[in-house]
Amino acid sequence: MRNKEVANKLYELASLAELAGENPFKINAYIEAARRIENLPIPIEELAKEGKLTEIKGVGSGIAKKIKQFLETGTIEKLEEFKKKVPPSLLELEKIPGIGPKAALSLYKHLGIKTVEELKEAAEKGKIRDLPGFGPKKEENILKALQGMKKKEEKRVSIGLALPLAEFIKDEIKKKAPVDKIEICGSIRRMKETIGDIDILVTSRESEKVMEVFSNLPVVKEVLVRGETKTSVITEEDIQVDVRVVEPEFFGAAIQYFTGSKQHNVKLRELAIKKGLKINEYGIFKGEKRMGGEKEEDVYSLLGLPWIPPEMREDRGEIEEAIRGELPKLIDYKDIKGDTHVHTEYSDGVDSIEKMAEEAIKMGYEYIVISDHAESLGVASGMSIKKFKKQKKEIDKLNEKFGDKFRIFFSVELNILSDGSVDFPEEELDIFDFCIAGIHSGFNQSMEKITNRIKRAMGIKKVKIIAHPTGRIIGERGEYKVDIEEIFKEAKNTGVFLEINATPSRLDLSDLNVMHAKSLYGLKFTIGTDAHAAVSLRDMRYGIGVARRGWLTKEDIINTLPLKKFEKIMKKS
DNA sequence: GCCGTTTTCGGCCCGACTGTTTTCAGTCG
Ligand SMILES: Nc1nc2c(ncn2[C@H]2C[C@H](O)[C@@H](COP(=O)(O)OP(=O)(O)OP(=O)(O)O)O2)c(=O)[nH]1
Ligand SMILES: [Mg+2]
Ligand SMILES: [Mg+2]
Ligand SMILES: [Zn+2]
Repeated sequence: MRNKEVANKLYELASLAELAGENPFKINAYIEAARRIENLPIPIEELAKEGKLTEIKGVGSGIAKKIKQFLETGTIEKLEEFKKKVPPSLLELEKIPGIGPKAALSLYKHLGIKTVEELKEAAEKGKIRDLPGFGPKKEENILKALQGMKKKEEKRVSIGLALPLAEFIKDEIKKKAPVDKIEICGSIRRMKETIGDIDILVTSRESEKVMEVFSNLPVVKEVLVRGETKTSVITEEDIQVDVRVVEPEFFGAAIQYFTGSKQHNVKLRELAIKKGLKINEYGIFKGEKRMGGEKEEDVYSLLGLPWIPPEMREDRGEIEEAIRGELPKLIDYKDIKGDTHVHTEYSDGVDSIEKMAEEAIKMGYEYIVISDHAESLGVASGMSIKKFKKQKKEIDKLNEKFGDKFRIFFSVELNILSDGSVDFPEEELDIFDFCIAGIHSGFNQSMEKITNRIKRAMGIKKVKIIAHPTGRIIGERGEYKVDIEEIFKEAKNTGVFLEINATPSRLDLSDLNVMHAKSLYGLKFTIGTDAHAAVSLRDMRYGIGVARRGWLTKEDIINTLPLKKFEKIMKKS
């Protein structure tokens, strides 16, 4: 599947076109096409072969030709032309805050600056300030940025890091400033797996005081911009935080705006125009008249749409579905009845079985699946059958104690070994209620090998769940080479469930994975936290976020089932 | 460069902040 590759090429084309001063709408068309291709569930090569490229939204004859060119020759003529016109290294300059395509080009045209090093030298010599459109302030800002190595590099962080920090900052502001309402917005509210920055909306009649408090929070390392309604800072953790303050009556329109995504907002605003309306962060207007905007729902209802859940707001077709009145009823954060992937101190977890169970009960669960590592995973204190038997005794005892109020399922996280076998022979697996299997070694094998390993494991009777099917660790390593399409097919054939691993550094399967697996194969999934400590059971929300972003309903997730039904399905042979 | 269920041409979201400017362009959200 070369979709990502093609999309990146189009993004590159867009950046260079922008630098070269192309028509902004054309640039937007490149970006829009790239975005659509990224979201595509099927390989673009196949569409190209069948001459169906223009069936992709945002791809017309011009871009289709470029895609074909790229697939056949590895590059695009137009892109090479741009590269001759403007040095691609200028894109590096755009990573400095405050420098965009216009400034980068001007630096090149007037001073011949092509690289960050050359820029630094020129700034130090005071050459920048005399350029048209530049001045002493801009020169100083460039120098400051370069000295602090401050770059707007795509340094996205895991939502597992960003969400708790956002909650902390929100509480701090709430405690110290005259706040009416305060909400976390942006990609965090949409539960995206990685977060570019933290966005917080505040309603207050005293924006000056709110900004003063926010700018002076102890976590704030530096204030980037400070205005009456918008302030941006960098925290000690080097994460940007944007705070937007509006008066209380604008809350609805403002939270709609600040939640995004950008593409969703643009689509919505275009729809408004077609209906003779205008949307901004202050409301939805007909001429001068404000028709609504106190509540978020207003913005949608005045367009004749139902409220769209934030996790769906990615312009992946949700507005069209809303127009048709066919939005799915997403799984709710309260629908989960149990956690299907949990470790204890028996292997590499830190808490006891009982402690994990008690925490699960606190969360309102009816059951939990204990799935410690099997012996081949030495680094994670993988266990022998003998040790599992001992663990079973403890679980039996606890189950007796809990009675019918709560159930601990006895499972194991088997390792899918290099040849596709697992730690124990099949007959030994009968002690478990059911088994989970996952790849923890041999990541570098060929796609065919890895795919076959997983398929073989799926053929084992007791195996009911494949853990973290793609093996990616966000920000660390990509997916191992696996034909995920094949795995989806096999899951459909065998009835084995694929996991949404809710550990924030995994989130595997991903939102797009499950969206495609459901729409193409009708698959259902389990959500498991892979918790190694009681507190990590709370990671469930990230897994549910993935499911919601993948448009899944309660019925698509097995562990929304009450205990008896869950048991019946998982123990079915 | 793409799009259209009244358009195949004329639109393509809209506003805040900064630094430059003397009325606004560029950058960013
Ligand atoms: N209408 C409109 N809204 C925008 C635009 N850019 C950003 N927004 C809104 C929607 C975004 O979700 C919100 C916050 O902007 P961010 O740049 O922080 O983006 P977001 O949080 O979605 O993603 P991120 O993870 O931070 O990269 O502001 C824009 O160009 N037009
Ligand atoms: Mg953001
Ligand atoms: Mg932001
Ligand atoms: Zn695990």
